[in-house]
Amino acid sequence: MPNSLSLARFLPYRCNSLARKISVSLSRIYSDHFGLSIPQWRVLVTLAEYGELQARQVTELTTLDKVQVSRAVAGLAERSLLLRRSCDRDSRASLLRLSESGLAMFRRIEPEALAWEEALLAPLQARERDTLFNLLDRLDLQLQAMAPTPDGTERPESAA
Amino acid sequence: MPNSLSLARFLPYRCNSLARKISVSLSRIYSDHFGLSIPQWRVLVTLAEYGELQARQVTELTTLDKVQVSRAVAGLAERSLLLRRSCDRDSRASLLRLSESGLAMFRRIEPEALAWEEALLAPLQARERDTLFNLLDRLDLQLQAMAPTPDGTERPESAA
DNA sequence: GGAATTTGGTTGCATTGGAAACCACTTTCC
DNA sequence: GGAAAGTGGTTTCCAATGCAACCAAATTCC
Repeated sequence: MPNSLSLARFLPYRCNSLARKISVSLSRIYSDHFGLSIPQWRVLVTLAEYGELQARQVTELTTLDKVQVSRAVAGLAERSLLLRRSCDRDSRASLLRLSESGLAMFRRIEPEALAWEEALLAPLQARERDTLFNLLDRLDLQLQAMAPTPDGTERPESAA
Repeated sequence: MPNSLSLARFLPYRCNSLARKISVSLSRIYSDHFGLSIPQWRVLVTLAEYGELQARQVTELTTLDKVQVSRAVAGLAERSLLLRRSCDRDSRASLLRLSESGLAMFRRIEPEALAWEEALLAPLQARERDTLFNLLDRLDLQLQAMAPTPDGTERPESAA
């Protein structure tokens, strides 16, 4: 009996290779033209959207771990694209927000990034785009349900 | 005006973070239990599916570059999971195939990997699964159409 | 109030991963 | 036939990444 596992029809592989190609292609915008790494780009977008945040909140919003955020923030601060000020309710933390130049950079990249996304989605009708996002959401959710809990016990089934 | 670019609704981000989570979760099978890296895993699957191939063909089938394939092959050969024999039509190349033990390892991982995939796709109906793969295919295709040609000229539009 | 634990964030170290140089062979073109 | 260009594959070097240890402050628990 031949394999039923074929890489080309194996979802993890398909997702990964697609995501990789997307990243490479998109990074031509923010990396080649603006010298941002992926983590830096995500931090930039997130702060542009939310204003002022703690690093901890940034990690939650970007699916980056705290090391990546720390380094991305350091890199952006180095270039004065981002400002830190101390957080008075917790002196360990600092509050992060974009500087004027950081915001300016975001505003220059944003339309290019959106245009790129639009070009990618061009072959899909509006309904299909919704379907795509819906499917991605549900896979995310299922993945979360499948994840082992830290203590090894299974979480209760969600209501059917 | 607020941003229209929100990370949470930005396809590149969504794809990347989903793919990442999928990889991490799945790698518990082939990495933790069998000590394979992602490239090694892909090479294993590909050779299990196609039999004997040149490294060059493996790169095409796995979306890995030749360096990754070279290293993955070296690692598998080290553990005697894979055999090389010289290719008589081109003495630079060698032909790669799995050893008995490599094939045996694949046969042990395969059902686990398929079961994992099935668990991930469980919330989706058959029709939805088809839709998902169809959408991924079309995005792949569009990405290819968007890619700049090496010489900088644009390729002709495909027939509308 | 103070030891013990947790949390926010950074740093050091070892590994991974990619780009480019490289080697050996093969093909092309005169 | 031989120089030049191209191809299959490996190695080298450097940047990115991840993990674990770490520091400092805050919280918990007696």
